[in-house]
Formats: sequence, structure tokens, C-alpha cells
Amino acid sequence: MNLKLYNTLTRRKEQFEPLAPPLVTFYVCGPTVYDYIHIGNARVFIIFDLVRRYLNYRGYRVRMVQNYTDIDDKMIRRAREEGHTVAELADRFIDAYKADTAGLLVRPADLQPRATEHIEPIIQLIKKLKERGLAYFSGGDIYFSAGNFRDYGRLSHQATDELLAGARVEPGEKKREPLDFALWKGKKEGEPAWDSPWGEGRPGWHIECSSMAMHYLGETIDIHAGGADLIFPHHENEIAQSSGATGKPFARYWLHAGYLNIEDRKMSKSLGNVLTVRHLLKEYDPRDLRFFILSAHYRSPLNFSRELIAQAAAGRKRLQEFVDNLYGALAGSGEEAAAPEEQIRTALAAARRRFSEAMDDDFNTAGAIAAFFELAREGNIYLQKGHPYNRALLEELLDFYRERNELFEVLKIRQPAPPDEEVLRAIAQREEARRKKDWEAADRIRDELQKQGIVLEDTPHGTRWKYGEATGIK
RNA sequence: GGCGACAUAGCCAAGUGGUAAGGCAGAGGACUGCAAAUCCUUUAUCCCCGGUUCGAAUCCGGGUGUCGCCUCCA
Repeated sequence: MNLKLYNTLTRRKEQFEPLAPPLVTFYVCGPTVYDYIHIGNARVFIIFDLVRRYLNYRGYRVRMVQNYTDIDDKMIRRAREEGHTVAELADRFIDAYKADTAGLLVRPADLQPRATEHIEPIIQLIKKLKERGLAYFSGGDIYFSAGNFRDYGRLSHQATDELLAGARVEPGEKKREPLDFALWKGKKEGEPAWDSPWGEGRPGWHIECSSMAMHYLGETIDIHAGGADLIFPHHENEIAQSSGATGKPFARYWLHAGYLNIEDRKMSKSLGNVLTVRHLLKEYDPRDLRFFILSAHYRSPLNFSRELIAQAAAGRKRLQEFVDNLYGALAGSGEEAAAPEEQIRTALAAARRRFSEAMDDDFNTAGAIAAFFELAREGNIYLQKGHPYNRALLEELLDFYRERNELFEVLKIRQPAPPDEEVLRAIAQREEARRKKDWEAADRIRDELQKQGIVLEDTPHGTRWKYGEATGIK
């Protein structure tokens, strides 16, 4: 095992060593369920789903938790605007989240707890912080006293006095110091509330993640991940609350995904350029969206535009063609191969190595994808050298893509449909026409099949057919 | 103002000391009745200026530019 990952906490790549291998405890900050998720959210969920898959692939047993924030200011505001209860709003957008991420081929975390279903552990955690002198009661709310937590600012690498320079206490706020933040908010008229030792109220935003992460994964977890914008204050505050309560490190590795911009501009409601996953999935194949996102390193900023998606789609198509052609080639394969195999076998070994090295290096998906392409080129060369092909070799090539596609899920690895009598008959007719150099008839048959979604390709070894949608852009 | 990231071909994007992966697009060629697919060839003073080194895209210093965080935000 030689997996390295970039830890925001130390700002360097570190050897990954989980606390209790093969177990890896993994917490990802999930959505606030007040709206549809957008393409920027999608990047985060796709990336960390892939991280989980890769860890599993490397032999770890990953326990992944991702929360739903189903109570906070935004939830309350939106529910009020729409005339629903907060719970109704949450149910609706949790369903939407599940549908949208499924559409993106993201696999759900092992556990997806809701904040409102964990009020009791949250209260216990706040109690502990009060006992330790890290929290205080003020005007119906409970606040965390950031100044009393020595390591505050360590994750975002800001000294507390520098953070203070940009912060202030708004008039009407009840906290004592600018960096303090609410752990519990006293009930206001018309807001959902739960009983607590401090009266009715609701949890603050940061405390839910601390609570749920430790509740399900233990006081020190291996990996904590989220979008880069969560570094401060959310993750900083999570550390303060968790370590403050336990005296132990909270998370050992912090992973943060870079931003996704829209046509070189930050995506924001005010610019009106928020692209929802729901909308994009109507227009694009999810594999194209995934391929696009995975074609850059997860920590780099990534720019989204239709042009760039088209570029990615064109590249992905090449790989899809190759995999489809491997299946086609199996029809003309046997024990004895006509073509020399040394070159392709060398390429296969190199691709395996390259893929693993790239992924082990802080999940370098762009490098890993290059391995897909390099092997495809060599594979195509092999296929051109003439059948019969070595069946076992073709299977090995297919396995290469099948196994890694379990991680990336950017290709359709599927057996072609069984031979269609009608199609075969049409192809035979066309062959006959071509032999007679009756190009008009031959082209008519090809066009006819095309309309039915069947694409014909003439190769030196005969005519090959496949479904048009196999490689088309949705 | 404080903290930080990034700057590689027309476009996207790897590469952290040994003279530049991969993809898209373009051009030319091979194959082909045509088409499709595929293969081959072709395109980089690695933002600028210094420094360290036998050797730097890679390390150090200084510029310039872009972006982000410091406030809800994936």
C-alpha cells in the first residue's frame, strides 16, 4: 500500500494510514436539502464516491457517512417562502437528492443520517462542551467560545487575530466574540424546535456534523471531506467542537474538492448561472458529465461550459468505441491468434501500472484516464493486425476496463445485443450488393438501418454492426 | 488589508530536479466504392526576471496576472 493523499490540515501529501486497517472511517458533508443540487455539488459527490470506491478497491473496508442538513436558517426561510413545513421541504429535496445523484451514477453512502433525527446526541455533545468551559449560554442560545479552543484556525491556517480582523459581532447578536458560533439556537416564533436543557430550540449548523460523525464513526475518524468552501468556518468549527469535547484529534485526513466555475465565473444565485444536476441530466449522458469532472484533478478549479463538455464527450466516445469493438472482436477470436501479442501485452501491463500509480498519488484521475487512452490505442493496433484474435487476451483487455470502470463509471461495459436475424439478413443483402458494386443499393440499406439505430462499419474482416446510441451523445 | 491557490500547445489537462503524459480541435497521410471506425505524421522559448544546481516546468527570491477564502455557500 502506497496511497498518498493531500491533507488540508498539513498542506502536504501524506502516506495514508488508517487508524484501524482495513477499516476506514469516512465522513462527507452532505447537502442542505432546501433546493436541487447543482453541478458544483455534483463534483463533490462524484469525487468522494470515487474515493470511497478506490479505497474499497485497494482492499480497505470503508464505512462512509454523509449527512443531510435538514434544519438550518436556509431551510426555515425556504419552507416559509413555499408555505411548507421544514420537514416537508426536507423530505422533498432528500428525494430529489437521491434521484439526482442516482442519475449521476453516484452510489449512496453507507449511512445518510438526518440532523433532525440526532437531536439527542447533539444535546449531549453541547453539554460536554459546556462542562469543559467551551460553551456558554446567552439570551436563549448556546455559543461555542472559539477563543478558549487553542487550536482554532489550524485547518484554515489563519491566526485567530487575523480571523478577527475580518469578523465582527453584528448588532443584536448575542455572542461575546466575533469568532464564536451558535451550537444551539433558542426557538423563535414559528420555527421548528426540540426540547433541551436550555429550553426549546434547534441545533446550529456545525454541531450536527461533529455529532453525527462521532456518533457513527468514533471520536477520531480517518477521513473527513467536503467542498473547499467548507474549510472555513464549517470544518474549522467542527474540529473545535469535536476535539474540544473529546480532547482527541477529530479527523486525521481532511480532503477538499476544488470549485467548479461556470464559464469562468463563480456559480451563484445572484449571477443566475446555477446549473442544476436535474437540468443537466436532461441534456447530457451522466457518463459524459462524470468523464468531464474526472478529467481534471479533484483539487483544481474546474471550469464548466458546453464546449468543454463536448470535448470530454468526444474523448469518452473513443474509449466507448474501443470497448464496444472488443466485444465485436470476440466474435472473431479463438485459441490461436494471428496477430503478434507482445506489444499489446506490454501496453496492458503498463496501463495497469500507470493507473494505479496515478490513483495512488492523491487520486490523480486525469493520469488514470490517460492510461485508458494509451491502452485503447494499442488495443486498436492489435485489432487491426488481423483476426483470429486471442480470446483470452481480449478478455483481459475487457477486464482492465471493466474493473476500473467499476470505479470511474464512465463507460458502458455491456455485451452487444444478440444477433438480430433481420439485421444480419440486411447486412448479407448489402454484402451482395457491394459485391456487384451496386453502391446505391448498399447505401440505401445502410441508411435504412441507420434510421433504426443500427450503425454499420465495414472492416477488412467484414461488416460490423452496433447500436447507434452506443456511442452517441444523449 | 490578512491568508492561500493557480499560471504547461488553438482548447482541456498530467507531470515537483534529468531536456515536456493523455485527450479535443486543426492539417497531411494510410485504409475505404463512399461513410464510419482505426492507425501514422504534425503543432510547446512550460507567464516574466534573477538565483541555486552538472542539470529546473519542477527548488529559492522578486515581479505580473487570474482566482479563492476571511460572511451563508459544495
